[in-house]
Amino acid sequence: MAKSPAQLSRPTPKAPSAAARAILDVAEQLAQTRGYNGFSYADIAVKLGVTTPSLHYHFSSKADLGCALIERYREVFATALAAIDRQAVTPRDKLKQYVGLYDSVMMNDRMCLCGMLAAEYATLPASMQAGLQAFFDANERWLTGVLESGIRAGEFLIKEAPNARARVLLGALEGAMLMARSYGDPRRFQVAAKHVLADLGAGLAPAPGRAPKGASARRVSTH
Amino acid sequence: MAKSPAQLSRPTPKAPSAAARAILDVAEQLAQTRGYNGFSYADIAVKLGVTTPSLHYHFSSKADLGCALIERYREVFATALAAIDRQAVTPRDKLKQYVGLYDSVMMNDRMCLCGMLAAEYATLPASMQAGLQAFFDANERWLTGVLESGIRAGEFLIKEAPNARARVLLGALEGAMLMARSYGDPRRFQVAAKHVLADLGAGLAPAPGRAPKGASARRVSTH
DNA sequence: ACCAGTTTACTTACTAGTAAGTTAAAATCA
DNA sequence: TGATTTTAACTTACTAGTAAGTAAACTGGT
Repeated sequence: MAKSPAQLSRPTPKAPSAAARAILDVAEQLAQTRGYNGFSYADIAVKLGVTTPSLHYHFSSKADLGCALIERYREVFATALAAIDRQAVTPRDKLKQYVGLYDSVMMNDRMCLCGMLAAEYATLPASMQAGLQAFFDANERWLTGVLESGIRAGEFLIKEAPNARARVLLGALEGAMLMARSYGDPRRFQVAAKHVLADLGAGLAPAPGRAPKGASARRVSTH
Repeated sequence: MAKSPAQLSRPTPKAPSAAARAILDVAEQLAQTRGYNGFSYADIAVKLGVTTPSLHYHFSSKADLGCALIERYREVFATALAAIDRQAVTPRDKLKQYVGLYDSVMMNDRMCLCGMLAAEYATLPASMQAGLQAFFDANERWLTGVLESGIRAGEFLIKEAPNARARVLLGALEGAMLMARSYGDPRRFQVAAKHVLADLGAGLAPAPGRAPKGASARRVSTH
């Protein structure tokens, strides 16, 4: 009955097995709807029809699971942003598809994982706090780049620094999701997002006059 | 995930005693920094140097306490908005003071109570969910009114309906708080808020040309 | 002697996490 | 090849700690 003083916790293998992926899927859904403090290992176990120690086998601590959650979310997002960079023609199209990313999250009755965790920031393990900032930083950098090229192309008309505008944009989208969820109405997000994007270009309307060639391009459309 | 044993709870007296107010103060601080699921009766009791059953005497359940928290927050906010309506001259001044309200919350290292609770929405008791929406509705109504009179005065230049813009505004401010807190930097909020306000009037700069008489009025200052 | 406000002492339920044993399949070897 | 050893992926059974909430006894003021 003695307890091992330095139990070397399994470092949670880099390549996630199918079981680990299933756990992450359920945990992600719970975290995005209820928050990190709003679910337990028991909740995940029940949904998967397994026991909680089985979860501990794959993710030795909840902090461990939380970090993996953020990590994967960030990777998926990075991949999506790279896809947008490849597909979309104009900066405005890129932003529209970026908003589409969030919109599909909303349509799944979820909140952005990191927006959710941001609210719980003060209660999170340090390792998760760091991951959160990394996610936001990556988004901010990508948005800043899109805004800069949009300004150069004469597509956007903003007064402040692109970097500052990127932060406003990100915050406004996260906030819009937060509010929309409190009313159980994803359309609130869609409307808000439309206006937030419109603020970027008093210069040009969505698809009018001297819009470039492939103007009103394809949508992301995940609903 | 808790359960509800349907115990007939004491209705929690309408007129809050000094003790009840002290409990609300501590609970509010905890809720605004850690969230509703991020604190317990024990946390409050320790901070006040009393025992948890003493808290139950004043607020028979945590849901009860949560409702009282929202209720009081809404009242304080309503009073502050009425004060702004009395003090501020122009709609733009009103909005600046409105932002000042949030700013003082930020400077106290807190998040807006209802923004915080909005993230936890799915885990909240129904009574609290209703209170939350009432808070947001009240803010939306007030903002809509200010925007409408600002438009009439030629101070704001917005394309969408004032009501829709009010929602965008509220969401953007809540989101900006959320993000700023993840970086432990209230200035992020201040900068974002400035830009969000600037979006309302490409028409007029902060205090230039034909600005009315008592332009840059007094602040609210709650810190 | 009453009573608001409090305490002590407790219950029930859930939390993350651990220890040790089980099974099925893959890897290793004679 | 077949026997055996490993190992991944669990399970059952438990720990220590914390959650909200309750009952009943106590305390000080009027």
